[in-house]
Parts: sequence; C-alpha cells; structure tokens
Amino acid sequence: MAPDARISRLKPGRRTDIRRENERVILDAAEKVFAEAGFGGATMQLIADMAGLPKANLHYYFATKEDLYRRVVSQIFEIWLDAAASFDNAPGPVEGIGAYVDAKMDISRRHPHGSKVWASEVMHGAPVIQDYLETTLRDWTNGRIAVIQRWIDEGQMAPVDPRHLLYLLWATTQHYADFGHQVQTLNGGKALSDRQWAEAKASVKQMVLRGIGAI
Amino acid sequence: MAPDARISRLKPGRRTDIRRENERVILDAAEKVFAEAGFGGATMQLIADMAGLPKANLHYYFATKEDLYRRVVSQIFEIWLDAAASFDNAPGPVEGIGAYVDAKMDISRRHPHGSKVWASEVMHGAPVIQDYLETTLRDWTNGRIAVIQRWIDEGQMAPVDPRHLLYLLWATTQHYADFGHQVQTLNGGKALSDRQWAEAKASVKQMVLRGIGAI
DNA sequence: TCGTTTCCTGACCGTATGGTCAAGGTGAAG
DNA sequence: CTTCACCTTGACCATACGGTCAGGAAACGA
Repeated sequence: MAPDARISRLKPGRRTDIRRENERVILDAAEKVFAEAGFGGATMQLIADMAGLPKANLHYYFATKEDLYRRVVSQIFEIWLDAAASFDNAPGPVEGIGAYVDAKMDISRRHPHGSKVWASEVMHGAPVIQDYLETTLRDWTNGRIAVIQRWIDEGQMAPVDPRHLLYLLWATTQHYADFGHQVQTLNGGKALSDRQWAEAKASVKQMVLRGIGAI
Repeated sequence: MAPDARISRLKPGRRTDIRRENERVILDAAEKVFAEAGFGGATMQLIADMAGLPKANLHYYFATKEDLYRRVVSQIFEIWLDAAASFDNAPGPVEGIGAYVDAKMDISRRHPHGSKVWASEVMHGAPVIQDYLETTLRDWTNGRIAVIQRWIDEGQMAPVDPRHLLYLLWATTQHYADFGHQVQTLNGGKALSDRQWAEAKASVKQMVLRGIGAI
C-alpha cells in the first residue's frame, strides 16, 4: 500500500526463513501422510501432528487441503522431470537408458513417498495434474520417442515400440517405490540394502538393454 | 434352534439368489469406487448409489466399510493367483513367461479397478492383506523363482536374477491398468484399441523374452 | 520505544460420514 | 392362510473432518 519507488527486495532474514522452513516441514509431512493414507485418508490433523504444528497453522500457510496436495504433487513432478534429463545428450541407448534407469531407481529409493503420491494421483484419474499430463508429459514423451526412434534408425538398438519401452521403464523403476512394501516383505521383511539396490539397478538395466538389443 | 436330524441344505432358491446377486452388485460397485477414490476417499453412500441400493442395505450385507473392502481385496487376490497358474507346466520361458504376460495383460484390461485397489492396498502398507503377502505370495514367488532358476540352469535363458524379473513382469503388466489413465492420455485421450492392446502385449513379450535371452 | 506486519493457535462451526435401529415388506414352507 | 426367517429402508446418532476466526505473540523497521 505504501508507495515506495524502490522495489523492496526481501533480504533473507528470519521472517523469510520462518516461512520457508515451515512450508518445507509441512510439505514433507504432507507428502508422507498423503503417500501412506491417500488424499481421502489423509487428515489435516495427521499432517499437523507429523509436522509438529497446530492444525490452524497449516491453514495459515496453505489455504486448503487441496492446495497443500497440489503443491506436493507439483514438487514430485519437478523431481520427475529432473531425472528425465538423464536421457538427453546420450550418444546411444546404453548410456541414455542406462542413466535414466539409474536416475529413476535413485528417485524410487530417495523419494518413495513422492512416487506413491504421484501413482495415487494418476490412479485416481489425475484430477489435479491432468494438464501436466496433456502438456509437459506428452511433450517430453514425444521428444524421447523421437530420440529412441533415431537410435533404432541408426541401428543402435532393435526396432521396439518406443512408447511401450518407456512404459516398461517407468513401471519397473517406480515399482521399487510404489510396491516397496511388497518388495520388502518378499525380502524377508527387511528393506533392500545398498548392495541389493545396486543389484536391482544392474538387473533392470541388463534386462532392458538386452531386451532392446542394445547389448 | 429347532432340532432337526436332517441337515437342512439350502436349495438354490430365490432367497439365495437375492443375497448372491446383491452381494455381487455391491462388490462390483465397491471395487469401482475404492479404485477411483481410494479407501479413505470412498464413502458408503457413493458405493450405495453406484449399486443402486440404499446405504442401510449395504450394512445389512457387509457390517462395516472395512469388511466390504476386505472382500474386494480378497476377490482380486484370487484373480491374481489364477493368472499365476499360466506360469506352470510350461516347458520353457518362452511359453511360460509368454503366457504369464498374456494373462496379466488381460487382467489389466478386464479388471483395471481390481488392479488399482490392489496397488493402493500395497502402497498403503498392505494393512489388510499383509498375511497374504507373507504366506501365499511369498510361497508362490519362491516357487516361481525355482522354476526360473531351473530354466537358467538348463540353459534356456540368460542368468538373470529371477526376483527382479518377476518384479519387472508385475510392474509392466500392471502399469497398463494402474496407470491406464496416463497411458490413455498419452494415446491422445483415447482408450487403447484391441489392436493397440495386442501390440502392447507383443511389445512387452518381445522385450522381456529378448531381455532374458530366451529368444 | 512505537507501529506495523507477520506469525501463531485455542476454540469454535457446519457438514458429511460410518454405522444403528425399529418398523415394515416379502417369499416360501407347512 | 399362517408363520417365520430373511430382506429393505427412512430416520436417526455420535463423531470426525475441513475450515474459520479473533486475539495475542513475535519479529522487524524507524
């Protein structure tokens, strides 16, 4: 309201830190709760408890449950896109797809909650991120299909349907996050060790690269 | 109460039909609603509307929401196990895994709701079917691992880790159900045609069988 | 110190949900 | 027809949920 010629730039002071830190804490808690209980099963009270804040405080930073959920999903999509970059600038499928599998497996290990929220969102018909699917994801997919097709044309891999290859990659790498509980149960109830994660990566890469005739 | 020497066996009369039919209608509606909204997001009212029955009638057949959910999940597990039979009595991986992929892809197409409910259940930590995971699923998995290992020992396929092969199979085939909305969006918003389903099956089988060195 | 903005939170509210119940309807056996 | 077990359902209840709000505390700038 007060007219001021100078653009008042926010110096990173304590106030800013408070907001940023609280938003981070709430988003982390929300991601976990949404992943474990689903959107419908999650309650603001549960998220508040997980974040160690009063429920009313959540509504100070995020107007509604939907807003909070939207932010969580967007955050995941960003991570997803970052991994997608591993695909680019690779001379061939061995490097490109190999790096992509590595990146996606790392995400499954480091962000299992996020992966579950994403899966849940898509399974329920993508009510929140439908526009992302139709724009960003579609464009990214078409771009990658072109790259794969080029590799095929160059004789670097067998002529498989690029689309179904991408689905196989997405499905398999995300399985270790989304179905992590099942994987763990079948692993004697113990979470995969560093060694087992490395073996999983290697196995997936071997099967995929061999499956497309790249090795 | 009335003492009767003869065991009064229920002849399949109209009464029995009513119960069976209503339970079927309710279970079908519940499967759909649970798949679309998740357990927490599903409401008995929604299921009742979908089934075309008053809500109170649902509670006549199923005491609680949890009971209804439990029945839905069990039903899915049965279908899942039936498909697993495709694996057996195959002379080698081409026939065995080929048939298994076919069966699982068919399930993804015919029972997408069931697949989503199962996925959701596992993602949320399998609160209801944890015992199934630890008994039936674990036994089935170990049995199949033995079969795959035998094929490897016989030189019918490359020495891949059987466990990760199973995960790849589960993940990929179920992807077409669980992420069906995403697949459809990337297919121009149209559901896969008969032809496209056949192509998907063929692509998956080709990549997998080649990936394990069976073809 | 004072004024202003931002942050915090206990108490509260309207609504929707899972579940109950009592009263009535219905099919079929005797 | 009578009887009885089974089925049906509108009305109701306690609870839990998302969201609001007023009033106070804390963090700045001047």
